Amino acid sequence: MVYRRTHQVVKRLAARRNAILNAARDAAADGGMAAVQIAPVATRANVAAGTVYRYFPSKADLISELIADVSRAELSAIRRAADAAPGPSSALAAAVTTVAVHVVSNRKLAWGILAEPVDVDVTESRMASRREIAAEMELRIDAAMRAGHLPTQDTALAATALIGALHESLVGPLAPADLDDPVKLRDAVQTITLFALRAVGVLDARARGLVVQAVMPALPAKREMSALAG
Amino acid sequence: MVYRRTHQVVKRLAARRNAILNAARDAAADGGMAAVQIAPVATRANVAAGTVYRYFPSKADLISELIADVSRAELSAIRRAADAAPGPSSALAAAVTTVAVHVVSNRKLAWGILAEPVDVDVTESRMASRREIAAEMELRIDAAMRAGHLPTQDTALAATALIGALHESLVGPLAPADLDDPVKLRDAVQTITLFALRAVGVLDARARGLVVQAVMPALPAKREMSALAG
DNA sequence: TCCTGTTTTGAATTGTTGTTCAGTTCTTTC
DNA sequence: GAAAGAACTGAACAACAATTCAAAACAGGA
Repeated sequence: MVYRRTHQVVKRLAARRNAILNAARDAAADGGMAAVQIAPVATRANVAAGTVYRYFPSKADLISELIADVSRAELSAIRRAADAAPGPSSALAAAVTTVAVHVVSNRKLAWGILAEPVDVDVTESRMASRREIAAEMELRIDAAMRAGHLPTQDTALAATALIGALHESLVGPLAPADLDDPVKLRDAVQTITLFALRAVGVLDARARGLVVQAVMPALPAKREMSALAG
Repeated sequence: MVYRRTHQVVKRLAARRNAILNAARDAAADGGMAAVQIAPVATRANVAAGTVYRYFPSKADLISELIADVSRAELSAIRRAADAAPGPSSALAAAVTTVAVHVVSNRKLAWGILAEPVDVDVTESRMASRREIAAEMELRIDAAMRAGHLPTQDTALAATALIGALHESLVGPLAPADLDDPVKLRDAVQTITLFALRAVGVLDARARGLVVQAVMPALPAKREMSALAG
């Protein structure tokens, strides 16, 4: 064997794989999942179509990894926000707000990851993604419930319903169209967080306070909003 | 012109059109939207593939009409249930319960109509469908709000979020798998109705009462459940 | 430099379904 | 029963994008 993968090559391969995934993500953020086609993604990543297949067995695998990637980031953001909160109710509020801010900040990508029709089967990976996020939410609901801040309830169903409410109202086809305006975005995030907290049984008065605490740190200052939206 | 459409023929044409639509609906209820392909649908309707195109310009139109049809039925069921309720809060509870019962009773079809990926563009008709149902929900929320039973809120966002919560928790990929069991189904409907009412700001104690009132008449007796599920 | 094995290329292939259309069958009227 | 028009048939077509693969370019070691 006169050829061995040197460290340099390994790094280049990893970088290329990453470039392809990023190209896929950019394509999805730009034009939705419909725009994630092998040829265009390859072009974006500066490789030929065939090369994509040396890194991903099929388009389904590519998109599945894309979904997993985005979900991973989402999940860690939720955990970070919730863990930083002073108590279980605050943590729940922070988790909800985090999801809300994330999805409104990149609606096209979120819609693509969550629900947009794709020509290959990505049910598995979408389910896994949803399941992870739902599990985290459930954990937070459960914690608040055990702390006596919420009435006894089916936490699994509640978590799923919460996520559905967030997605449908913020990235679904009926979502308000004016969420690019930071003020409207802030209002929407507040409204939906309040809605979510009430839904699991936080009393309205208390919920309003939690919303203020959760939304303030979650939303960056105005000047940063546009960067975040891009 | 030695040929004119006689009444009999008009009726036969209408019947055939209907047969095709029904075949499409059956296919969707059986195997989801993926199963709604021209050739299989034609077979189910006892016509040739080409014939479908004498009734529907394209597959997109066929599916759009299917969606519109199902939504129409859904909407009128919601109105009927809500109008029969004694007051605005009860009406809202009835509306929520109606949606819940309908979607769990035929999950595959509901999923197909609402969110399952389709290879043709049916965004418009799905949006229209969602919009109509959301508008009706909004109306009911608004009525309860004006009656002083709910806190002031963004009714449009609340309506959308409610629908999202219902769909995701009952027909989404994370929906509980055991909803064929009538008892579990009843529990799920109760839970989600309670969740929804709390979300818009009905106090927990009052909400529980409304749930009982709404769920009792909405769910048929046990012996009828299986028929309803088919 | 040359040999060996790896990676890349991109044009050709493949597979899948919606859609078309020339020929056939059916309906109505005289 | 024959003519005229409408409706139906189903095999052929078209379009589109994922996937393949033979040839070319490249990287490592002697």
